[in-house]
Amino acid sequence: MEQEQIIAKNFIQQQIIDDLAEGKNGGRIHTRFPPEPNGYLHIGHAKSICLNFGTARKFGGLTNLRFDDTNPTKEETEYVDSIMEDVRWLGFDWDERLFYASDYFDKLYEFAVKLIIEGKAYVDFQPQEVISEQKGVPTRPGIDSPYRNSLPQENVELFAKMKNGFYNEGDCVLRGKIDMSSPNMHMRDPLMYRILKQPHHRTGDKWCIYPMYDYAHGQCDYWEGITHSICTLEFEVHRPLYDWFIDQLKDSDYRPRQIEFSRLNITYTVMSKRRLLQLVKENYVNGWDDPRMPTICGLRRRGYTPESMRSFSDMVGITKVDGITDVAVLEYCIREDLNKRAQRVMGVIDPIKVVITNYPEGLVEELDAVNNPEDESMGKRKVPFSRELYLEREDFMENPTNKFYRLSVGREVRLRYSYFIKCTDIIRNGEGDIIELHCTYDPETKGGNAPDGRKVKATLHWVAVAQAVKAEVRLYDRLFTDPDPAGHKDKDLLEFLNPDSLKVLSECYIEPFVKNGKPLDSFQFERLGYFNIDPDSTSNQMVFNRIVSLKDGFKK
RNA sequence: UGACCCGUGGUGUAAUUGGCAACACGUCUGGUUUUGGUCCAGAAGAGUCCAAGUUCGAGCCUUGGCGGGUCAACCA
Repeated sequence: MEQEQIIAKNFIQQQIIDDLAEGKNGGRIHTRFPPEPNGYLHIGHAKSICLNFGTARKFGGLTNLRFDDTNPTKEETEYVDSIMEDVRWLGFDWDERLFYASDYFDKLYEFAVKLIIEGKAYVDFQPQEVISEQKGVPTRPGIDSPYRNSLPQENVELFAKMKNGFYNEGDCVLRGKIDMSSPNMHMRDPLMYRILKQPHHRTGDKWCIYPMYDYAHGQCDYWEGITHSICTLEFEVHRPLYDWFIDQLKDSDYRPRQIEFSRLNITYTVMSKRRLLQLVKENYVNGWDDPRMPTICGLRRRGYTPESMRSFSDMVGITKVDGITDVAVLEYCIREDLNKRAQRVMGVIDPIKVVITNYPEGLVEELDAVNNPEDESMGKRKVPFSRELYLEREDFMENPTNKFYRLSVGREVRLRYSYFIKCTDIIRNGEGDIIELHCTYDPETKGGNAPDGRKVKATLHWVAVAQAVKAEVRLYDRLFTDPDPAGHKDKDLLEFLNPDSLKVLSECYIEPFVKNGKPLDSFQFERLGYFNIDPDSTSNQMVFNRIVSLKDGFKK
């Protein structure tokens, strides 16, 4: 297939097509996904994963997984493991191309020495506040450090002493010698190395100086042969510095190129590691994998599938526009996926007991039910029916409004896959609350159709009392009540926390079929929504999460 | 009040070299239906931030505004 015939889906792909047309980098396409292992991945990372792996795949290129582990104070192996799990779960593979920025510590050191010798870097012994002060502000140029013009030979020795642990944290740093009057703050003699006497999760105590992001990232890209280094918009102003280091390093026509796109935002949630960490640490949620979290592990536990996350990623697209995507798009993606694949089952989450007074006591019929009307190959199952049932409390209304066409006294409805029933009596307790309904059934309507052709307006789900599995069901709502909780400069996002984001229903009854399920298996509870089995589930206490409700066309 | 980036229906994105602003989500109708789901048919909703300019013709090009974002961590 000719490259020219590939249609760009976004500006990055267009850029790649142009680069290919110009014959850049020998026609290679190589991307990388470079997380810092300092937390769990969220759906914004999923977008980046899909972008990097998906784009490379489209153009016959490769993608590396690289852990950007240049700050030992924040990074842990636990995070490395979870990130690899999440990338694989999403359906992508880096094959043998697993790298760490720490793999390059030696080369980065050598390159720094070279820059020092060339008079392009120097050791600065001023305190942090002074360096910061000298950098100035964006609207005014900075001033030179007194160490700026010290001799390269001295600096080589000083840098070696830094490396050998002669100095303490904060005593000195290595800075690039670029342009103290640049309008771009990142070019005002940026820090390349700082002293951190901290063990590193991979290099242990071999190093006590660590490269800064800006000094490490482009070089790692270069050494890995990355052609397109895709990152988010906030790195845009870093690009001149990225290019500056590459200019000092490159020795051929090959050069990696940084391209920025806008990060993902979704309504009614937050998408920054810092804020997510706060929610976890301060116990507003139950951990990183709380089903309300936009983390990949949270969404996975919630019941989102890799397919749904990938199609979501496709739908939101790639641009440089700062926006906020309606969470309804995400919900659409999981409904669309599960509608095709989810096993149907009946479950009553807010039960009211119903007695079919003219149905024989002790009789249990096994009725046929379709497993998935969207997929005949999924076959059928048997559902037990008997005299005592649970129905959804919401499906009965004592004084029905004219838009309500479910059950009420004197009205006939169909019980899915079984019989037509008619409500005859309401049973109340001492306080007058409705505790039970009495109905009669029409034996002629077995299977759900009346021989005389009469119709009913509603079909309700139900379960048989004796055979039902009692379960806990957790209902989730959006974490915040504001569409853009982090978007108010004057208000803290905690003010918008939704107090009802989790509702636990402990007395729910599900048809026995679900007993065969394993954690994370998902079902459609007919008429209610999609649910999956939570890992908290045990053999005597099943626990379900509501992934998402069904679209509800009922207008009250 | 420095530099850089971004402004297209409610939301997210499209629109070969300038050529009738398209798609998806959402919303609303109607049809089908043993899930008020799915599916099918249809509708409303922007004239592309504003203003000038170039042009037969501008969402695309030019200039100037306006609005939003990013940058002044020994974080990434």
